[in-house]
Amino acid sequence: MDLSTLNPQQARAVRHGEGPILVLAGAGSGKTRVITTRIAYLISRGVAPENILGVTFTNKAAAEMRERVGHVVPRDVAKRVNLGTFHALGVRLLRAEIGHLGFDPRFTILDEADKRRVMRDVLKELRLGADRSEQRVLAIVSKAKNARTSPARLPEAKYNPEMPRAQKVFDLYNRQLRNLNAVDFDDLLLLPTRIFDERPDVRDAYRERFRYVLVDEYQDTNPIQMHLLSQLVGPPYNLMAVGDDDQSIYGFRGAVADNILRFGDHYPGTTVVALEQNYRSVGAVLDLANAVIAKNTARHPKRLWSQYDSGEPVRLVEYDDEHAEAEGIAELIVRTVRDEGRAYDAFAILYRSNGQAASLEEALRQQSVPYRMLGGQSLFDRKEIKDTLAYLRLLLNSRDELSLRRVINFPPRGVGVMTLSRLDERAKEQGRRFGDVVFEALDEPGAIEPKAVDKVRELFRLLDTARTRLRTAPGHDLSEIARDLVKGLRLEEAVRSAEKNPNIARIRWQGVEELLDRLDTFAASRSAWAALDDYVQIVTLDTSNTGRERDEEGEPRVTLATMHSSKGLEFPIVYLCGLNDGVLPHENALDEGSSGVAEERRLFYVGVTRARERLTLTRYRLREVRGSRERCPQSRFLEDIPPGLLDLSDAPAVASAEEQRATNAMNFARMRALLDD
DNA sequence: AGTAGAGGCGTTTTT
DNA sequence: CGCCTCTACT
Repeated sequence: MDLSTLNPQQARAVRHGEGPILVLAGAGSGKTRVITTRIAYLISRGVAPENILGVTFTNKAAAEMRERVGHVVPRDVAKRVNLGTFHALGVRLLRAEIGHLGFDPRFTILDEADKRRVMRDVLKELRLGADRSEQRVLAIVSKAKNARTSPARLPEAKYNPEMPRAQKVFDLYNRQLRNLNAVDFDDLLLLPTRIFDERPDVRDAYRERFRYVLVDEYQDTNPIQMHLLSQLVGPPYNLMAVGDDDQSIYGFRGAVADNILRFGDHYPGTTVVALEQNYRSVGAVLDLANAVIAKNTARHPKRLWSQYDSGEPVRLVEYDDEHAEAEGIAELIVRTVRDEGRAYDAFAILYRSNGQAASLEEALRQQSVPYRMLGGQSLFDRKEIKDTLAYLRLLLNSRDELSLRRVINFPPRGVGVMTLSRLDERAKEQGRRFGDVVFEALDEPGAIEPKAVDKVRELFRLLDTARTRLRTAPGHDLSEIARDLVKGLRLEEAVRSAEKNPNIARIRWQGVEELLDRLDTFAASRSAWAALDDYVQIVTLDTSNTGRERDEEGEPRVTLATMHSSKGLEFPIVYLCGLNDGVLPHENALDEGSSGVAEERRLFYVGVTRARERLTLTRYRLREVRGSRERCPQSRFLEDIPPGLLDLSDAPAVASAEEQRATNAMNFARMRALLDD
């Protein structure tokens, strides 16, 4: 196999034999290339593709990996390699093995909204949280699951006045999920580890299967993921971990950057390879990146270098406010496209939080700049889409109570809250399933509003018919089955009449059509049931499914993305906006103290290192906070940059952030005094 | 049972 | 400022 295009460090990593290896890969140092080449190398050495497992964190990364493996080995061979996200791997393991825990393998994966509803009911049941504190409680639950601990042991739970009975809430929530035959996102990782803990024989079967494991973005692993990996990898520990501690930006999700720093402790005899040569960015960008990250302590010291020219200096531009900033960036893009003949897809605008996207979108639209947005709100956040999806879920899992509840009265069937709570009561009393109770109540006079009975019967009948067809039909009938169901339900009429504005109604229905269209792409050569199962799974797992992404082909577009979702990508020209204290670093992170600030700094570093040729940083003076505007100091990170690394000609000197903070505090105190009088 | 209006809440990042 | 929820009304 030809490895001559790799640098010596890359080649060493690729050629590594058996045993654990850690690849410390700086930004832009060709880590994806190392992983894909190693997969090809292993195959060339006689390892069966089925025995290789490549794990990533995001669906985007998994897709790219698959694509690139397809370039280095024949297509049909590439297909046999196991590639996917941690969560997709979890689903696969659970579909096969969840029986060991007493779940039905047709379990449902809860999305964010479902989860909230379950937790809401739990809090109500325990007579806790009269207000809507369920997301805070859920955050604690999620943290506990990710840390493989009980919530009672989390300091957050102990000191959180909203959650005096953390353990009880946690237990009831989990019990509730089991009743629903449902799992949440964290369970996709947690439950497999539980199965492997209880059944070493099952675990060993997978060890046998996944002889070589490669993990991308290892710095983002949290304790469950670590544990799952150590279960999956047995002697001689053929695990390749690739990552960069400087790009650890998922601490909020339980990631422990320490995992990568201490990989060698965990796997004695680890080979360590460091990739520091950057193949992406010009010198000016790298110098800035190095300067930014150097302020963080507790890191593997490293310094990116490159053979490229220094390029243009990185510019800092100041605007009046967020809107002026958005317009300014849009203008700069338009001008660059016009004067330099660049295509729109050469540009990316990156920001800290999704809220910042609004004014950018507005400005780009106004100046007719085509754009696409990564992440952000998904097509699947819309009510009518969720309703349709709930029907599809119901086909796969008739025990899916949440979906049944969601759609039992949409389209309206005359089943109101009164009826619903009566049925609920009965289900709880008799300890039976909601769906079964509903089904039986149909034959019982008075249990359900007479007007509603026929309609609910019709609902069950339609579901049954579709289910029967689904079980026997081939994959390419799936879309037709779904369409027949939707037609029978009169869903279109319901969706359209729920919206007064006819234009919006049309758009809403179009979304549903689009969802049904996508079913066709899942036809493949398998049963309709399997195809639908796959579809629903991918839809719940891939939150980056935006409506627009589909027509991404064709016209080149500017990319809008959060710094988080930009990780792993690169663009010739990058704008990092909102470099203001409270925005980046985010004010919530500031409350978390120095570790919070350090993570924000890494986030800044990730943003900077996305740029290949040209980088512009922007900040603004005035921030709008719920209507009123106030002065907003520049990001403290800008103050750490040595003079000379930034072109400041469009950024008037400002009072230091320290002084500005002091002024703000003084104004605040003065106002307080006025109010007190 | 379904709808319209008025409060109340809250706003990081993602699989 | 905008979204969602609860409540009172038809």
